[in-house]
Amino acid sequence: MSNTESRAPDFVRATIATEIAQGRFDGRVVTRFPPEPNGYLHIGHAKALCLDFGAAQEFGGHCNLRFDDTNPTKEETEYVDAIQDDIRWLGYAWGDHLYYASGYFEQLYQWAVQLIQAGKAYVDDLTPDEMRDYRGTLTEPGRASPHRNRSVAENLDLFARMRAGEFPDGAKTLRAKIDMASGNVNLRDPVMYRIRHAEHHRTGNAWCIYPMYDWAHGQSYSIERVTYSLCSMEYEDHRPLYDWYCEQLGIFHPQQIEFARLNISHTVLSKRKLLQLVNENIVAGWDDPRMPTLRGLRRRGYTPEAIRDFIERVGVGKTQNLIELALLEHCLREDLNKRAARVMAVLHPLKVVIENYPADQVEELDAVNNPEDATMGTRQVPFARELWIEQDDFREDPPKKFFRLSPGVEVRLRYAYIVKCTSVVHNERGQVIQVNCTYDPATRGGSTDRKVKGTIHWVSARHAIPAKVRLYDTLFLSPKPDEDEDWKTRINPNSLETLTNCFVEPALAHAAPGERYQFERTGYFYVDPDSSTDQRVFNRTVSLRDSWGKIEKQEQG
RNA sequence: UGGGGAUUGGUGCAGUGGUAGCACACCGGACUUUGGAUCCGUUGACGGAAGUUCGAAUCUUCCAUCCCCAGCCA
Repeated sequence: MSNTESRAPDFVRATIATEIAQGRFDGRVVTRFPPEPNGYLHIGHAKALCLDFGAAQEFGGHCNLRFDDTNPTKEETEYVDAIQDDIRWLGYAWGDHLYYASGYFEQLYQWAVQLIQAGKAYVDDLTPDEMRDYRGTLTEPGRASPHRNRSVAENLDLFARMRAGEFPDGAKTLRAKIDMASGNVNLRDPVMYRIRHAEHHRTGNAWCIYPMYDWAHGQSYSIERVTYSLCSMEYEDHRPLYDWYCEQLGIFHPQQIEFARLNISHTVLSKRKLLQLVNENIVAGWDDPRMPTLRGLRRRGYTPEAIRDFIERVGVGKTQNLIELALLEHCLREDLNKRAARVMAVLHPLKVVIENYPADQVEELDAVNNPEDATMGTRQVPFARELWIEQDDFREDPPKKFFRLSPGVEVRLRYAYIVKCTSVVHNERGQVIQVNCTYDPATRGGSTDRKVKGTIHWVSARHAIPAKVRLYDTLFLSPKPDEDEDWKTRINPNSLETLTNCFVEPALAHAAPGERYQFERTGYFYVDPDSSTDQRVFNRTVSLRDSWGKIEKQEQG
């Protein structure tokens, strides 16, 4: 934590600090987070969330949560609720400052009338195709609509009738009269209102004309007295438009500061693509643990603390970026290492029989719950003659540097005894199905003077609890799926592997959904909401760093 | 051939005229009853060219490359 605290402030915070010190906005700092309720929040939003809420907090101000619900055809209450839930989970609160752009519809309408009266806005009859044509291109100026010079009286009349519902969808628009030749296309008479005879999730059927985002945006800040509007780079081109609206209206306007949005390797973060993954059943839903949504990450077992730490480390800049997934995983492991209770679980079981251990004997052995945190105490783990160990922990013909169990070799069973492999049982296909060992009673608890290179985990077969384990990997094989010709071509066919034949130690009998554990030597696991006392389900949040896997890879060339 | 933004090691972020630093990744080592954690260490960067200056990643000019913008989406 100390390294992040001493870190230089990002340019956004530095700018705010400077301006506030100079007395701008009388020292007030009010930010806002303005989601459109048409989808779920993802980790990209977390960056904005942490900046908006974080900066406000640090400067003694507050952050408004405002839903930009200006398009009734796409928005739903379901999303409004989910978004609030996700923000709370991430650890932020907006107090009484919950707003909706739809709450400003009447004021916005009055301001539109004001612009018409000032000769700064007009009702247009162009079809979408015609409007595109008149708009020109990036290199050629646009042309004036034939309706651009309607009289104020006619515009007032037409606009009132638009509101009254006299025209069908798309028949007319209200446009700002700015500059059809501007190099900034946003200034070529942008649409302010469109006709949509659609029911709005909050205003119902009160309106049939709805403001465009650009028209609602800046003025909403003005109403809320927001001082800093922190948004992504793509809105830099829109800033002159927001400024124009506020200037024409003569109302307060905030300082907009743009920053680069977050990109992470091996994933996609566009609402459109995420929606597609859900709709095409490539994932099981918005909360599928492979999704980069906050709900998905939550179900995967991520902690809010890890996500916030990640966002802090990523920093804030204006350059296009691609953060390596490894950084996110590092933050996760660091957090989980401190808080997750250790436990033993065997994912791919292989039977071990301790030949010289009495068949009816059971010993309760002491095990540490978290070597990083003594206050988490100890527990007892039952040991008996027949055990399960990990298939990977035994090799009949061990490669170099393999420190685990193999014929004639000694290994430590964690917290139990030193055992030596004496023989192996094969099935008719030659596969190892059982390993026989002898144990050294003098090494109870695992202590010994001999040098034993390997320590492996185990579960007593008689006491083991069956479990289902879901192993997750990245959804995409390519680090930059967005750059692939078709972004879906590099989907990872093995992003989910479900193991149904796993055994966990009895301490997990009462593992409750939402709990996190470290399965020693394997990884961190989250008890899925699907889990019950009849069927335990664990999601692998992230694996432990695996230096043996790395060595093995190198040896194989 | 329009407007806007960007360019520091593999990936990010600092550094705003005076020996280029941090994190992650990588590689190597120490330690270890998790091949985990922890600790130590090694590689490795200022897009290019001119100019200003005693001195430039920082200032100037030109060039190159990348990203965004032509929804009645946000």
